[in-house]
Amino acid sequence: MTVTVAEYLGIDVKSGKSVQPVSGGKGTQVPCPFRAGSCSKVSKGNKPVCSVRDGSGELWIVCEHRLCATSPKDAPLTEYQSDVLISIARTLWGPSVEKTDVAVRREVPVKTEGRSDSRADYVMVPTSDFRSKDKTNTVGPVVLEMQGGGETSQTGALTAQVGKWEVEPSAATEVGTLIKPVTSVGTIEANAWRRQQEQFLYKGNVAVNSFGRLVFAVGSKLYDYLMNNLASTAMQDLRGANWTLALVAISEDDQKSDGSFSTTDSVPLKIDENRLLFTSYPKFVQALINQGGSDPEMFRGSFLRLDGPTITVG
DNA sequence: AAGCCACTCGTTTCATGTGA
DNA sequence: TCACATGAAACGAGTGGCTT
Repeated sequence: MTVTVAEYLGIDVKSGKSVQPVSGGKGTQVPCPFRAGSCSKVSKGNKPVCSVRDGSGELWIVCEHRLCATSPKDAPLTEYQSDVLISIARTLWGPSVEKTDVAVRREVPVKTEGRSDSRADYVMVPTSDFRSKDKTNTVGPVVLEMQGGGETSQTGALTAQVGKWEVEPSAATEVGTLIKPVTSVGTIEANAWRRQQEQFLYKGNVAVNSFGRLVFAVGSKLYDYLMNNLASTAMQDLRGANWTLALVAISEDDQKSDGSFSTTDSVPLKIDENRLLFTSYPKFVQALINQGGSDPEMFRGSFLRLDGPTITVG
């Protein structure tokens, strides 16, 4: 298992642009290229790696702010962020949607019973502009959760290699060590997905009960991971109709096509038209529950009785 | 076949940022 | 000050290949 660094502080390391190593320990403030705020990895004393590539070259976002940050609270949306959001809005509501047609709130409290509120990344609504322009569009407000990727295993090994590159005299001109594959490091889809499942079970319920819909924008590797886990269940495609849950994959766009979003030197991303799922929330929940088939043998065969002997249960 | 080792995967714990 | 979200890192178990 191997990964390579894809972006260092927002620079695509293969773009040929010079990559400036960041110096300074914990507390150092450098701007994040994707949001109006500073790089939280650098301020924590970590390496500013925004994304990596797995052995097959597929992008895996490793920074929570890379795809579309929801903080700082009072910061304006960057152009990059509004580009991401308009792309999602067009996927949901149609290609004619403009930026004046869409409004968002960030870190929106989701009322839950029996526990303190959790927060949804975004709530996205059509503005009056859009509703008067497209009276036939029946798709309303959505709760939008964003998860570009997650973490890697063996983070320390990756950190060590980036750290080695940063102090090389040639670092400012050569990305050699920086882009060297790091063996023994892998992407951990399961962790990202496990954490999302528990959230979306109640957030989805609140969204649906509030006449809204739930949208998950996920990185392509995450999308593939969860579709594999749900493969046995045929889910009908309700695009353009009465869907209440959408999965929208975001993948790399080498072609830099019209719909792609990026900052000046970052890896361009786009909505992956081949990885979209529009279904109903209850059906999706059912598909999650159905993970794992039946196994009657589980309750038959050799057992250990509590007073010692091995017995056979039939 | 048994033991050893490297590697991977998933879990747990810890730390930090953030906002209520 | 508290709780949530989530990344970092350590930990533990399973697996498969290699050697003896």
